[in-house]
Amino acid sequence: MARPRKFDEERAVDAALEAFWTAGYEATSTQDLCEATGLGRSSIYNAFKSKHDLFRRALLRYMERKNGGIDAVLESAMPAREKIRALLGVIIEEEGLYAEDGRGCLVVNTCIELASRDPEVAGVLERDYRLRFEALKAAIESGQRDGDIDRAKDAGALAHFVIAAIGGMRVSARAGVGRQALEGILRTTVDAI
Amino acid sequence: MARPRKFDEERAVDAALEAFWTAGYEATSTQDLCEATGLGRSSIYNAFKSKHDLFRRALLRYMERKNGGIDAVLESAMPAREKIRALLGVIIEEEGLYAEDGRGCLVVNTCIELASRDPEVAGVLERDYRLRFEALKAAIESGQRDGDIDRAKDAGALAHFVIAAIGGMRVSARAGVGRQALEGILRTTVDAI
DNA sequence: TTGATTTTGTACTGAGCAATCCAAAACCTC
DNA sequence: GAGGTTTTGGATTGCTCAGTACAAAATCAA
Repeated sequence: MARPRKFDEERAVDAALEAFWTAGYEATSTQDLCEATGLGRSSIYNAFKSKHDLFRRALLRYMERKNGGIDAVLESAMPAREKIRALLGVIIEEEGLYAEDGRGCLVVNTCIELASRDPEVAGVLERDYRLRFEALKAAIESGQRDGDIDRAKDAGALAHFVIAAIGGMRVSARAGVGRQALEGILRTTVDAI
Repeated sequence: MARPRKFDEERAVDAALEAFWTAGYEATSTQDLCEATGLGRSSIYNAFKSKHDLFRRALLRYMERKNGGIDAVLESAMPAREKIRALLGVIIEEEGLYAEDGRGCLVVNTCIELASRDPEVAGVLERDYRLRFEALKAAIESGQRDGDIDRAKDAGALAHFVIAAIGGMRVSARAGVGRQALEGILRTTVDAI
């Protein structure tokens, strides 16, 4: 019927994700997106409604990927406390590289950069938070049934606490806190559960 | 000798701070700064080297103000644990208003928006972190001497932990977490000390 | 009052921005 | 192939950006 598309839309979203992740939403120009994806402006605007729409797609893709990794840990056979230790450990691995390339977590970055002035993005972030919260809460409740975590504690409160600890470690890493201190935060956090 | 300045430089920095705090560095245009300060472009560029320089001044001013408040709490007569509870409580008061005006904390916002690509700002943020860390650590050590906080714990690690909790609560608030959940995070954090 | 000096308002610069337009190219069905 | 349809590249639009140029205004010392 018509001329077929020469590129894979999903690959384009992946490439755009890399660009947005590295520089943030505002600081990534449509020109940057052309270079990152290898596409012309027309192709991008033909496939996606706007820079904002492409960002939304890239953010969703990031969440999909990252939550996949989180779920893999949470659904593993480890004791609940070890699962959480592993999740926090990943943050240190990622954030410990700040001095070199360091782009942090796109979700945290977007919470700060966009959430307050972009209701659509804020909605995506809220939904993603809820997903992570429920998964973490379920893992904690499972740990409580196993006796790995104190049953008297509120699993929901602990889940919020762990998510906050992750965000806090990411912010602190950007403020220049080093690996050793991050590991101290990890230990204190796990001990609190 | 010459025509005197018609405005107070410090008031201009304060006004610029409000603008940067509300919209962030990139999203605040020099035009916005003119409107916020009530000055013409020439006056701004005559008094400050650049938008970046004005931002640095505004950021320093914000830190000065905020750290004043923190120090007031830390130097009060409360037990150490209560001091920390009070500090975290302030975050909830500030972040609880996100739905309405919500601009969060300029330091956290700047850590995420600028630290990774602006070495000068990163340096300012690191210095500020160190200041807050030392003040908090001293308060915790004092609490340990009073018997309010377990002496076996590492005061430095606890200080890093509390700062991370603050950053994490701010990020979570932006992800849509409500007041009740934030209060749960506060309780869990204080219990961990 | 004069002259040196600084501040201020206005207009401007060149660059970069997101997004659009349009015609040529590419493909599928018939 | 031909006709219909979509993709693609390149030029372009209108706008906003940070920063500058310049002359008029304001002040003070003399």
